[in-house]
Amino acid sequence: MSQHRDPGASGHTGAVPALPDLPEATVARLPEYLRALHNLAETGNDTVSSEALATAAGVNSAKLRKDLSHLGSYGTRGVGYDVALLIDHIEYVLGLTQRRAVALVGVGNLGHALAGYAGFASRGFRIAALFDADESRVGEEINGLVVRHIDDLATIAAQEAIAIGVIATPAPAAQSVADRLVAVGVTSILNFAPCVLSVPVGVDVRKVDLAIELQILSFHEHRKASLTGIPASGPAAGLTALPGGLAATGTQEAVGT
Amino acid sequence: MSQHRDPGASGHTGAVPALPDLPEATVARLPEYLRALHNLAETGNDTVSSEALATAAGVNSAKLRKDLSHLGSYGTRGVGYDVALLIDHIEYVLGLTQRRAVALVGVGNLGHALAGYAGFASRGFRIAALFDADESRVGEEINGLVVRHIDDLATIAAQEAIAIGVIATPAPAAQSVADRLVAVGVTSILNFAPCVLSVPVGVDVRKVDLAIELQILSFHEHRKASLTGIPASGPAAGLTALPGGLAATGTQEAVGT
DNA sequence: CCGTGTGAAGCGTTTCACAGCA
DNA sequence: TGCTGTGAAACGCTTCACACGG
Repeated sequence: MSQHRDPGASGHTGAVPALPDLPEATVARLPEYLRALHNLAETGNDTVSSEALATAAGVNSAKLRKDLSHLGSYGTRGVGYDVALLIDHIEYVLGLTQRRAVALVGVGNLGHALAGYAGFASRGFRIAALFDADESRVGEEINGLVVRHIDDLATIAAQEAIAIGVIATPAPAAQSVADRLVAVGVTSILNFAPCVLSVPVGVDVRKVDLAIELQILSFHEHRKASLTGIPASGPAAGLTALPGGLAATGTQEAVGT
Repeated sequence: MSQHRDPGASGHTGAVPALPDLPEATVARLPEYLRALHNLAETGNDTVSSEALATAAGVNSAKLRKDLSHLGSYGTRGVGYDVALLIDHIEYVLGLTQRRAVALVGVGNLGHALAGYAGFASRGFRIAALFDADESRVGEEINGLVVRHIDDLATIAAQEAIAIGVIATPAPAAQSVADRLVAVGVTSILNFAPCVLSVPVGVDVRKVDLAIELQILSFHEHRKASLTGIPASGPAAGLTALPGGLAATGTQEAVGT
């Protein structure tokens, strides 16, 4: 029996849904499960075992079951999970039943690409406004949206009910942009600028730094190289000839905290 | 080359620059320390305390000291760390003393932006080749590099000594691209496609999924909303106005594993 | 009988508190 | 005296192993 929450999203007040406060590690994996579930649904599966879903999401099945159990999950022993039901439930928990409005600040090289990224729209978000501080960029139309000047942020934010701000400016401008976003009520920020942001408590910041990702890979390259320098007893040293067929999934680290 | 005692690491063969095998969490933070140190160096500091560096990198000082101690670090009690020395040391550990060649596959929306991203070049990497499967894109010049067909991967990889592959293709193409990269000897992959890659052991994959980052933020938005009781609120509701000037750093989660 | 759900053990990371050294 | 370096405690996450229910 598992009537726990109603994914109705009718958003009535009263007894506010006790959103379980999930372990951060679990939260970071739910979106991956969701993506895998959508794939399964598209290929006509209506139930899935923890084993199969775990494989599709790149984790082991014990971890997946523990994660889902935190949501008071809907599985059937001996059978598996109902795909459609689980999708609804995870989307509810992640707050994806409402399509949140995203403001993107900085339409330079990277920002331009983000503005055109279809994955945002297809996975629960709506890019509602684009901003830049550079007058020469203001007015430009990208993907059906006109770039506004950052000074118009307050006005637009109120109109569009911006829930999330994305910062894609150069590092020196990022803190100031963050301050402005916070000032207009934004409490979630995704930061692509290579710098640390200072924000009030209650505001969540996630950072994506592309160069850092490469540097982490570089470390492992460096280490692998220094190990193959020691011949003798290395297990599968140099990883030369691997089994031709489907190889096991190696080190696959995913972003998240 | 820096002479350093490696703590903990069992020195198999004595003379090899035995890289201490650092905790993954530490590895993921080193690049952030490095960035902060470069900023400090530029502003004329030649030493820095763990407290100051920690603040600049967005962590607490105990964590920073523990991280640096894993490298058998060079600090002076009562004084702090020598900025230039620490930069050299971290760059060495991360394997940034050689400028690694990166191959970027997929020059669509996102790939195009990555190809033009200055941060790669300025932080230790060289984009050495661009690839795409779409004939109509082959030949295009981006940032001084000509887009090659993916079938030329083997040839170019040998010429350029590609160390890292970046996948910026649509999801359905990603696994096949990963297989090709592995086939030509690439053992580090940064994957921007929203899918799980299967690779042989010994190959490192890091994944960056922009929609997932937003979905994680969405969860926290959802939860904050459910906690503040109800609805609403426009700007800055429930946000404690913080002490005038600099606000405390709130939840700042950084990408990494 | 099979696969979920879960207590409990195991492990890695963070935090604390202070010894040790310039 | 001030700040680094580090054992040890605390914490959270992962993995194991199996009871339980369809």
